[in-house]
Amino acid sequence: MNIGDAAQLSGLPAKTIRYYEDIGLIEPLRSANGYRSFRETDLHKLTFLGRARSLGFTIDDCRTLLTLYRDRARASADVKHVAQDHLACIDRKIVELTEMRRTLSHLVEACAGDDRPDCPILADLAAVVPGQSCARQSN
Amino acid sequence: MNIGDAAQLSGLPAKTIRYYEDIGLIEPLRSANGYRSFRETDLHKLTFLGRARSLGFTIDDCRTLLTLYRDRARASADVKHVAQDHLACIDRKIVELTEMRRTLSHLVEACAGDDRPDCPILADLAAVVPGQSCARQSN
DNA sequence: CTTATGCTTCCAGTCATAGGAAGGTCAAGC
DNA sequence: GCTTGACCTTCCTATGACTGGAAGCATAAG
Repeated sequence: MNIGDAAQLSGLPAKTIRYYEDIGLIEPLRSANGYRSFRETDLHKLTFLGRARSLGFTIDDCRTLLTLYRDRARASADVKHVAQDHLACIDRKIVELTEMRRTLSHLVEACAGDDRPDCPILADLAAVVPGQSCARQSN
Repeated sequence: MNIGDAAQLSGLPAKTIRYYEDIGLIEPLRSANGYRSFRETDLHKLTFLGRARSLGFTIDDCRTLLTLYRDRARASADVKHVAQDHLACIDRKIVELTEMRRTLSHLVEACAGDDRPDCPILADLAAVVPGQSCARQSN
């Protein structure tokens, strides 16, 4: 199976698949003509990766999960641990975004949104908040 | 005022401040020795930027907001528009994350988390979902 | 005079790809 | 046999928003 089919079936762009090979997540065979040749197991891994990425796992998480997946003697506790860590991370992000949303929606509501030059949004953004040293984001 | 003080007062790393000058968000003066010299207005802008960034506005949003901020004849409607767009974007992210959280927490709950090799998390990640062509994320 | 801190510029790296150029391969149609 | 077009290859560059580090001045304290 060539990369095009693998892309179609896994739902990942060909570019991404090549990248995943580059960083050692998959190791497809090569045909005589130099084309990548994907086996069932490769496709399986790609689908796994696509799903894990769409759930927000980092590439590094994926590497760990793939190793655990291949390891028949793994403990499910290990996997659960990775997943729980990620869940906690998601929760933090949700809290952060909700906080952001609340602040911003207050500002939007307070803004008349007409032609007058006064704007509470800008006024607030410009206000020097005294103790905001930990307001920075991890992004 | 040198960059160190500006960093301290604005809460932004010096590196970030230099970067902001690089991309034209601020234009501090220069002392005779070549050091950047920050005025009140520069500090004001930096604080503005730090606050806007921590609310999740992109650098491009910040550029727009700074322009609107300097322009005394601006319409608050313009600002409101930028803010509302961003609010919608935040809402989308929250929905996405909540969805993710729900799926993942189901998986975590279903996982025994012991020494047995069976793990529903891995099983689900490996499962080929039939019509998942739009599962990919914008990141 | 030394030491230490602070400032400068410039170059490279991060993450997870995406875009595109230059060129080889393959199947179909004429 | 030849052309066309789709598909594949590698390699290089760009993204966003910084961060890290090296090499080299400037300045203050002891």
